[in-house]
Amino acid sequence: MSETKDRPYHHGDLRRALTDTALAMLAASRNWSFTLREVARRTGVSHAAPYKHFRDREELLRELARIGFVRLGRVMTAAMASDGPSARAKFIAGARACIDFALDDPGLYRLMFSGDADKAADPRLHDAAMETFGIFLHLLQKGQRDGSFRPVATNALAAAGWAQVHGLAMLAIDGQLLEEKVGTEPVRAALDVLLDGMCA
Amino acid sequence: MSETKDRPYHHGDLRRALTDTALAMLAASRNWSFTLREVARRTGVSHAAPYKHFRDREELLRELARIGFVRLGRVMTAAMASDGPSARAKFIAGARACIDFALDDPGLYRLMFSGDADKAADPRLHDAAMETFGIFLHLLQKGQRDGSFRPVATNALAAAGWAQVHGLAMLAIDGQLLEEKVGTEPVRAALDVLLDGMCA
DNA sequence: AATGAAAGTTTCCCCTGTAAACATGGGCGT
DNA sequence: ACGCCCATGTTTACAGGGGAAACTTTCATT
Repeated sequence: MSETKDRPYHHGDLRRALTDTALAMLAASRNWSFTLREVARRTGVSHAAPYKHFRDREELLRELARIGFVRLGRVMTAAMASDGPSARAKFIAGARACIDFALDDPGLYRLMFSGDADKAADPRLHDAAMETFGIFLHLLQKGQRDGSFRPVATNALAAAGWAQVHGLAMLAIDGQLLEEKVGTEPVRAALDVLLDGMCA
Repeated sequence: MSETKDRPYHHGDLRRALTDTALAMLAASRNWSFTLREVARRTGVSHAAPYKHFRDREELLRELARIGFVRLGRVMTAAMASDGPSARAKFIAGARACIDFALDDPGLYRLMFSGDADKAADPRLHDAAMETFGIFLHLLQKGQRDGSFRPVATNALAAAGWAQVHGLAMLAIDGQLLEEKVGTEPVRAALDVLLDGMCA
């Protein structure tokens, strides 16, 4: 963002600077059509410089998505840790954090789940996504052990929970939860419905 | 797809031909990067011809998404109608139909919920999406009236149900429901969890 | 038959992704 | 200290896409 003008020929950490710029641009404009050249321009380097750090445009996109998953994992973990001890409360806190994350940076969230960020093409991205997913899984496992959640297959709980949260986030981004008369707290209401099925 | 070679100067229904071609290409290749020019080529017209029928590339994309919602509505309605009388069974049938639709044509499904298909930019698209959503809403309303579903706010049920189905569809497309050890029937299992919370 | 709008085509411009060739300069072996 | 290598930049070049503008062909209408 803020570079000294007398930047030396070698940037120092251009890779990081590029991802920072890209993330900032992604966050700044809803529905941004990503162009590598614009990222390079705003970072203050030539349009070919990024190719020294990313094989192609998609590799940068995948890196952005990976960072997104790491960030999401952090905010979810933080939210779940700081909330009360009840597993149900933790789940709601984590879900809220995820949905808030999506609403706060729709471009990044969309990217994370778009075809452009192909998880099969980059193990690091795949792992980051799985690790974030794992946060939910661990909560559900612990909740099952202490009897908070029903003892059905943990994977069923995880799939249901993750799908619910992700689905709500996508619908929220699309504005489909607000404009139409969907109660005052559609997210909370929907989560309660699911939790009634999950809780013992 | 199959045109007579001596196609007259005026195509007759180029608009339809373009959408057909585009839909076919979308279905044919997972993760296709959409280009108007390629659609025009495969349709056998000049690359500028589409502009006589669509203001720009995005208008065509929105039309494709609209058609997608109409189709989705049809398969869901069909699935729900042909299944048993139980509201719960109907819900599962509809959800399955939606997820199968997504798996059958991931490109189209992704497009329908991507930022490229901006529902705020086209009332017809918006209405089509809302109408498909309404299918679920109606089922839930009826199910509440006959006591199948709990008498919580209908909108809460609808948001929960729609989010769940959509989330599962997205995860399924991403392959996140199959590769990791998520039971044999993750979809059914997840829906059952939700339905346990929805049903009376 | 004349004509004007609708629906195609050609041509043009600018932008993007990406490859190749060239430039710079910091760190290493000697 | 010197020189050289290589990572990391830059410039240049090219193909392909989106979209505007101007031209052309039909068809329907009078």
